Amino acid sequence: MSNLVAPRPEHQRLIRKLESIVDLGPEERQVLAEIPLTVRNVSRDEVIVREGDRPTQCCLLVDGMLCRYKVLSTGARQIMSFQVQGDIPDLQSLHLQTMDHSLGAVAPSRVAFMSHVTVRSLLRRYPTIGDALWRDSLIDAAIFREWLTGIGRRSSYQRIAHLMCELSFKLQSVGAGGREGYPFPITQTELGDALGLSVVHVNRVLQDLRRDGLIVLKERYLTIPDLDALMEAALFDPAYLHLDRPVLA
Amino acid sequence: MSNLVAPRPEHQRLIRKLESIVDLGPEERQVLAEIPLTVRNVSRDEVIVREGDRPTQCCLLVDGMLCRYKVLSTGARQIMSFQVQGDIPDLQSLHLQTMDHSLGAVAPSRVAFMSHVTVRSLLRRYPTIGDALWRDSLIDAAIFREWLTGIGRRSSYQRIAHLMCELSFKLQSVGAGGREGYPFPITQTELGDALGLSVVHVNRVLQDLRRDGLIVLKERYLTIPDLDALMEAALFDPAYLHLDRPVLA
DNA sequence: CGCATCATTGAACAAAATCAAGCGAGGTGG
DNA sequence: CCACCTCGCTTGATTTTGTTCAATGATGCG
Repeated sequence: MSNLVAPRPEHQRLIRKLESIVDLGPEERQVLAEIPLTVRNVSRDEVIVREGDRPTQCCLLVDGMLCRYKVLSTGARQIMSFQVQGDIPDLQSLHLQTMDHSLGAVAPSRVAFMSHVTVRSLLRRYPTIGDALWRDSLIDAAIFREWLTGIGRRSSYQRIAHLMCELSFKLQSVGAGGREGYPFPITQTELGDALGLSVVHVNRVLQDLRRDGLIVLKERYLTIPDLDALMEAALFDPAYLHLDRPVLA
Repeated sequence: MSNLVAPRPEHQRLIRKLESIVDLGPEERQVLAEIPLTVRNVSRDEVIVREGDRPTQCCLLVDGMLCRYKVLSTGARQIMSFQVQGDIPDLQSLHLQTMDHSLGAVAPSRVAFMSHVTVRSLLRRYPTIGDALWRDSLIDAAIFREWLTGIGRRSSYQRIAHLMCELSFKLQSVGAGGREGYPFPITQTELGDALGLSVVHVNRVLQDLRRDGLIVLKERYLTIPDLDALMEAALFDPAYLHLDRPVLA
């Protein structure tokens, strides 16, 4: 049996994340605490994985913020997710050889890589961890569905408010605060690329949100004076994040 | 050993689908051919699973067409996918207790239900089948990402053309033809709800597509005179469907 | 200091929604 | 059997939403 040293921060992030999804036993926690991780710092706008790549490892976000995006042949960019600490944005590369989108840093970040080989052997030996990861990728898909709904059918005002609520809940679920506000490195251009809006329009809607007292956004920090009010404005219902625990099979 | 009778059509659909994703061994094929299925016919517009439900079984589409959708509190509907034969649209219910969207029939359809218990025991005993299903749910997510990109950044003309290309490829991948055209039960209202457009606008864009000779759409049947031309108009690249085979782990 | 990035503003324009109405096919009840 | 009703499709007119173009601050950094 290995020494029960306190897991390093990057392992802590991983464990915390998986515990937000399923219940882990002590042995599983221990194994996760010892998984080989290669840690790296990335600067803002750095691309971590590129569309077309065939990764042999998965990327765990330890700190900072990442986003996934596609660039169309027209030059237009669509951001399809923002990732927070604990997220494994390219988990799908475990089963899908070729990246159909890119992964980049929206803020200076710290990421940790786990090789596919390691992860695969892990989830063969510990089915609970396998279930957690599968479940996580399904929640990922649920978030895409919600974004789809937002871009398709919500007003730009609701869309922006909705995104802010979502990030608040995601941060809360991994115990990183976020109820009263959180660091918000996303530029207005990026908001537009995520929500299918032009920068100009994003700017104007942000001003509306400020005017209505729903948000305070300055110096890369978002303050939410009243989350319930913001949720109401956004028609935000966190059900799609599936924060409830799964039933045991 | 059980008799090697030819699998019934509904089992055939399932096997064909999984074989479009991974390579199956004879034993796996045999097990799949014997999985207990409860077959049911559903009529158009019938709801099969409702948002908020907690299913205990998964739904395999044998024939027809289904769609997944959400209805917002404003009454607006967003369709987030169309399913073709072989698809298992609520596979995610295996790991996510509560449905975050509904599943309904866009055409009179034939569906087969497999209990979660059965599926879970199957994928414990046959990891390849488990991998196939996980991979399928990841491709599902990849399609959401592509839709997201479409609604966010593609013109309405491209969006409609793109959807038509996607269905063509999905049908081809399970050996159901579709290159020159296919049954197209989707109404213009539904197209609008899927692509974030109004019916009126869908109607006008369809006329543009017809005028440009890219499609012939009448009597619920879509004819594609030149798929390559349509793909070009849609800026369609099938990479996101991940039709290539996975590397063996 | 000079350059780059981000935020902001105004004005003109375009895309698509909304409103309103009519048409035709299929299904149904009297 | 046919009048009637509904649903899906189509068209025109109008309005809204959001884009594009253009320019100006503000901030930060080498």
